[in-house]
Amino acid sequence: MYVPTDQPGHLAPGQFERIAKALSDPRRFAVLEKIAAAECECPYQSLCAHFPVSKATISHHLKELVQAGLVDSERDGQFVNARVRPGVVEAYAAELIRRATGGE
Amino acid sequence: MYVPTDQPGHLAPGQFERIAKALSDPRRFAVLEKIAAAECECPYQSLCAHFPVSKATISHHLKELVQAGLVDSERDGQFVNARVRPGVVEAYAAELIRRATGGE
DNA sequence: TTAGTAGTTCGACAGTTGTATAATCATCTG
DNA sequence: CAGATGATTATACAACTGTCGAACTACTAA
Repeated sequence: MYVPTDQPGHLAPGQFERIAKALSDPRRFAVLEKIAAAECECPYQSLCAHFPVSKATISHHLKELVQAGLVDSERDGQFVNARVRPGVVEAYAAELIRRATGGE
Repeated sequence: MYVPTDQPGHLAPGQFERIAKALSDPRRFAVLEKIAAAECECPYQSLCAHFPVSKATISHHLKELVQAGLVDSERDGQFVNARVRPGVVEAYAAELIRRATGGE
């Protein structure tokens, strides 16, 4: 699975569109927010416990977030932990302002 | 048509989700970018001329951008001009960083 | 008022997407 | 190994959405 690198301040080609898509679904954004709210790591199971959707749906959303580069997902034995990549969020926000305000 | 107010740094309830949706379609974002690239005002006609889609589609995208509060649309006789609201873009970016990075 | 241009709204359709269930893979433990 | 638990993938489907052509509204000019 392709995951863009975390070069600070720079997004890979096509990543900007991918992030915008990933952020557009309210539930998926809520998942991202929940991951961000966790200190350091967020277990997959706590996500499943927190949202009234199936495990498969959480897994799907997590995959989208990872593919967009917004989240890092790491296996720890049986378990999976997720972590936000703040640099990517900030790079997206910066590029959004630059492109959507005419670069003022 | 409801259009959120432009209180600097603050988004109306539900506006965050609406903006995320509005930004998620590549074509619609390209329209926003084109409006932003124009100096001061962007005529509706130049949007129609610039994108290989029908007038109806441009009108639809413009409506979504206006409803999200990202763009201001103003009639000038027969014509319509669009203008980006930079404060809204910046407020969205700021709230995105705050909510998606745990408020670090 | 009539004709013409600019822009919006309507109705429909194809493609996308969030969701669930079931099957599968991965990992741990006895 | 077998069994159990955690997570992903496969398949299917209902809902949503970007798009268009056509009908309609808004404005201008003759």
